[in-house]
Amino acid sequence: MQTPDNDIKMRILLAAKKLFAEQGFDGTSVRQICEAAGANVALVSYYFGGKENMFGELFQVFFPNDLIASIDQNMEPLEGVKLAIREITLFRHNDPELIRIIQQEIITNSARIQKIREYVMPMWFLLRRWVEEGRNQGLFHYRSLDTAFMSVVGALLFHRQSEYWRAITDEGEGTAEQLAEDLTSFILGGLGASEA
Amino acid sequence: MQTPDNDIKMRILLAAKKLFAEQGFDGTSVRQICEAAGANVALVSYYFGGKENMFGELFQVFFPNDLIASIDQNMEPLEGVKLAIREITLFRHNDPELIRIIQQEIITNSARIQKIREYVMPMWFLLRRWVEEGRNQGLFHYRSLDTAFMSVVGALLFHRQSEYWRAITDEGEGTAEQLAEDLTSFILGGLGASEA
DNA sequence: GTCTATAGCGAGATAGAC
DNA sequence: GTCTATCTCGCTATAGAC
Repeated sequence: MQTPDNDIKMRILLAAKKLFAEQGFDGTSVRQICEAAGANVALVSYYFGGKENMFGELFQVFFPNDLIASIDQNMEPLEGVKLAIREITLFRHNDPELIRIIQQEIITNSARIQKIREYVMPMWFLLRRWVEEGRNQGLFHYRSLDTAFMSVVGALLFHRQSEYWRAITDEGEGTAEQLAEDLTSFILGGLGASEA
Repeated sequence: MQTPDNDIKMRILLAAKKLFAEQGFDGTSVRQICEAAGANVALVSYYFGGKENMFGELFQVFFPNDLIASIDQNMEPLEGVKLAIREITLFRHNDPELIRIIQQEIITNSARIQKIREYVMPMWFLLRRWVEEGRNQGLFHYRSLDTAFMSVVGALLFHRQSEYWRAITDEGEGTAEQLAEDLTSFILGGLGASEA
């Protein structure tokens, strides 16, 4: 593996990530990706065996699989929730594109959903268990676990990454640390966390 | 206008709404829509003048434009936020498809984004102003308006409408009223609402 | 490894018959 | 209004030259 700029395979993956995030999988053609990457169309077949497989490779390469695998499953609920908020926020700050792709695939019932499940679901399971155990321990106060969990995920994933929100937001993104802090405050409030 | 079942134009729109929600605009072909609607492909051109225009018509017909226009702009912030949560939740409960379409178009920078803006943005402006004024009045407590607002929107829009979440939710949807109540509780908590 | 050329298909749109 | 037939285009994928 060479440096990203010299490695054509990596250049294709980076272009694909960018364009899938902006236009969706179906809205992006292999030709368009290769043009952006300065690569020949035939290389997608050569390196990945087609558009679908290239999509899967994005998660193999860019999703923080090691990080998730290394998380201590027995962490205290409050610490766990805070960790998840922080890690997801930092990850999005460094690589907003992958999160946008994940959102798109979740919202549609795409043919790629199985790939998304494979990589992303472990994180959701962890987060959900922390949200649940936090209530069991009397730390959080909410009625429906499903609704609480989905609201947390919504608040975490949905951000002003698209042009759409430009007309209605005015602060700029701020630092990732600040964002994580603000989100932690919102989500813990939403979960009815006992005052710290 | 006849009853939906007999009105071919309406049958096409209903099929389009369903399929766009499940597969995205680019992932759905006009042929597929017409097959689902039991209509001839040529009718999309005849009635709407093409696929893009048909998309716009969806919002003309199904988006609650009158409801939004009728909202009292000078409502108190707390009441306004509660109203928005309730109306959006009830709307999604009755017609989850349109919300899914809106999410998809927002997340990608699609060519349809201008249409989405035109119909949906007025609601966001109202909601954002209520969130802002609530803080001005000392009712809400958060640091960043942008982050608070986006978190509210995320919690409102992002729900288990897709297959993806089946493996990790177990309560079933419940009534719309219950859902609205739970969401209100989460969001007001997130906004740091003074205890009622 | 990288290219050109092309196969093969399915897309959106519409002319024109009924 | 609704249909069939067809146009034209762009898509993914790949065979085969280099």
